[in-house]
Amino acid sequence: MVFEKRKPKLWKTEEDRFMQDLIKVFGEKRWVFMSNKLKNNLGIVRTPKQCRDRWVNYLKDAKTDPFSDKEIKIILQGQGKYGNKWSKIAKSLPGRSENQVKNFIHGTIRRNLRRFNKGKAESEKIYLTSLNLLEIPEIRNILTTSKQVKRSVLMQKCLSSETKKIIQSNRFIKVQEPNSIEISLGRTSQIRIQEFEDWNIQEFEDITSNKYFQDDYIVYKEEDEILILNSI
DNA sequence: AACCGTGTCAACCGCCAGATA
DNA sequence: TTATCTGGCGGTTGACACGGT
Repeated sequence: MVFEKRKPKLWKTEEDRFMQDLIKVFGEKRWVFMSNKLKNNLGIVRTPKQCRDRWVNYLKDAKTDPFSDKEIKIILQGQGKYGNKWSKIAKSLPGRSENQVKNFIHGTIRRNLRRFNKGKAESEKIYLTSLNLLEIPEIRNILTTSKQVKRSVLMQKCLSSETKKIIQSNRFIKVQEPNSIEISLGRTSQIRIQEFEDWNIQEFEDITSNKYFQDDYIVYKEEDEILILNSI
């Protein structure tokens, strides 16, 4: 598999100011127009999509201080109520963008996953196959733990056998035939799985070990089924 | 001081639905 | 009716700062 590295191109103050001025006059819907103006007036190439992203994710809502306890509560309640509807949750937080809300949740989950998994045996670890896992109260409790809680607290926690059963049953991705993979997990996995199209599934059938690492994934082979997990 | 792991954030990307030609 | 365009949205990634060892 060959993935091209993408290189983020940071926005300059000059670009931001130019776009803010344009939006004041023409409103925040004409992204093709904005893109053309940037190119013609400043000689900078930004796609309409990039212009919109910059405005929506950064310029529109300018609050950059850390989330307050109250805001964190609103985000977590919102996630529980609406799921991963970040734009909807962000609407309840004046001055905050959907990107900020999304980054906060992903950062929190990532941090807690690492802390919880640290030093645990494979069978005890949580692998985030989908944010749907947050629907399991015990997992939700662990993965939304506040930053202030010491890492040792999470490291000492263990999952109940009931929860372990639930998440293990969710891990399976069944291989029907060489080029057809059926997934019953969340949207994330369905997208990511397309990256496996180039993989030679037969290759996994031949492996002697039942565990195999590739890029950010861990692949297990269990009888006639293959398990693919994100190894975040 | 150097290295490494972790956390944060801006930017990029792909999919989808609605609008428009 | 169909194809293409555009904007909205959510997931992912890369760069960088920071703290611990």
